[in-house]
Amino acid sequence: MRYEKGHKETTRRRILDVASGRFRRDGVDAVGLAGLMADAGLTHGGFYAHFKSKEDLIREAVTDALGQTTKAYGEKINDKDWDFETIVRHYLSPPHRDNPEKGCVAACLTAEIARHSDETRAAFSGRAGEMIDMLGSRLGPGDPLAIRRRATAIFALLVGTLQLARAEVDSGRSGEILESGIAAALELRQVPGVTP
Amino acid sequence: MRYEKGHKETTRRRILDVASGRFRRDGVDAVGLAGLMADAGLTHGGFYAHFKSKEDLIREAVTDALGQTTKAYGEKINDKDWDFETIVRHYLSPPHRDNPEKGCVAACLTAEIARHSDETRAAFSGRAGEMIDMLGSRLGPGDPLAIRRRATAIFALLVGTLQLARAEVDSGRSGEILESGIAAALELRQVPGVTP
DNA sequence: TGTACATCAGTGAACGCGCGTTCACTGATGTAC
DNA sequence: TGTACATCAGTGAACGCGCGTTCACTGATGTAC
Repeated sequence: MRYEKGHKETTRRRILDVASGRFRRDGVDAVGLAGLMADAGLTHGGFYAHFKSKEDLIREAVTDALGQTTKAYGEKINDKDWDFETIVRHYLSPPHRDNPEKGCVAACLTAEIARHSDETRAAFSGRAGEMIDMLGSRLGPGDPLAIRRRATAIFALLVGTLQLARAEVDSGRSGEILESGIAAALELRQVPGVTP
Repeated sequence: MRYEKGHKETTRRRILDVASGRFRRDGVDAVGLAGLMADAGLTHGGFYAHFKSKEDLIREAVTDALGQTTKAYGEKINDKDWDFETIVRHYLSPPHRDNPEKGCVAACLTAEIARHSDETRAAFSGRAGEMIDMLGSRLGPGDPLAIRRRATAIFALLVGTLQLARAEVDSGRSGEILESGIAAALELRQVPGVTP
C-alpha cells in the first residue's frame, strides 16, 4: 500500500517515542526490537527502513528524549513558572521517581550510555550540556564558568539522587533521599560571586 | 575429583570477584553466565552449585563489591588518611572514572539495580546506607539526621558526577565535570549546625 | 595394609527461547499514457 | 475516462547465535571395612 506524505516520518516518531519510553523503563539491553516494533503497532522486519541498527535507534531515541525534557523545563522561563526551586522539586518528586518511562533519560541511562559507542556518548553529552545550561540560566547572571560548573554539579546531584531514590525499596527512606537532594540543590544554588 | 576443605568457598569467591568486575564494566544484562564462568576458569554447568540463579548472583556480587568499597574508604579513619576531601578527590579521580570494573558499584549499576527484584534492591540499599554513614562520619559530629541527609546528597552527587564524567567523550570536559563535583562536594561538607 | 565404595565440585550436551539482522515479497495508491 | 505500471512502507519467514537453566555423568580423594 502507498501512504500519504509524511506517513513514514509519523511512524518513525512513534518508534522513537515507544523506544525511549521502554529504554527508560526496562534498560536498553532488556528491550528487543521485535517487542518494540509490536508496541509501535508494526512487525519487526520494517525496523531497518527507519534505522540503520539498534545502536542508531538508541542514539536517536535517547538524545531526542533528553532534548524534550530540557525543552519542557526550559520553555516557561518568561512565565516564571519553572524557576530553579520548582525545577528541582519537580525533578526530585515522587511522580518523577515512579514514572521513569516518562522522565529524564539521564537518571535512567547515563551509566549504560557510558558503555556505548563514542557517537552515542557524544550525542548524549551534547544534550546533557543543554540541560546543564538550562539549569545554569536559573543560577545567574554572573561568571559563566562558575555558573556552568555549579550547574553541572547540580545536574549530577539530581541524577544521582533520583537513582538512589528509585533503588530504595522503603518508601519513607526513598522520600528522605529525595528531600536530601532538594535541600542540597537549594544550598548549591548560591554560587560564590553570583547574585541569583 | 574431591577437593580440599574450603575449595568450594574459594571458587565461589572467584566467581563473585569476576562477576562484580564484569557487571561494573559491561552492565548486568550484557554479561552471560557461560562467559563469566569461563573467565573464572570453569564451565558454565557448575554455576548452579554456587548460586540459585543469575539474579541471586547479581545480588551477592553487587552487595559484596559495594561493601568492599565502603570498607576500603572506611578503614583508615584513625590514620587520618581518608578524610572527607581525600575520599571525594579519590572517588572523583580520573583513575576511578577510567576503571569502573574496580570501582564503586553504585556509580555503575544503581539505575539498573532499581529495575531488579525487591530483594536485590533492599540488599543494595543497605550497603549504600553503609557508604552514606561512612561519609557522614566525616561530616560530624552533630545532629545525626542533618548529617545523614547531607551525606546522602553528597553520595548522590558523587555517583551522578562519576556517571556524567564517564559518559562524556571529550577528556577535557570530562575532567571539568569531575572538578565541578569535587568543588560542590566540598561546599556541601559544611552542614548547618554541625562543626566539622 | 589393602580393597570397595561414597562423596561431590565440576563437566559438557541439551532444552526452548529471544536476540539483531536480512530479504523476497505484498498490495494500495499515485502517475503515465 | 480507463488501463498498465511504478512506488515503497510494511510483512513475515529465515539466518546464526548466545541466553539461562537442567541434568546425567566424571573421577580423584576420603572413609569404611
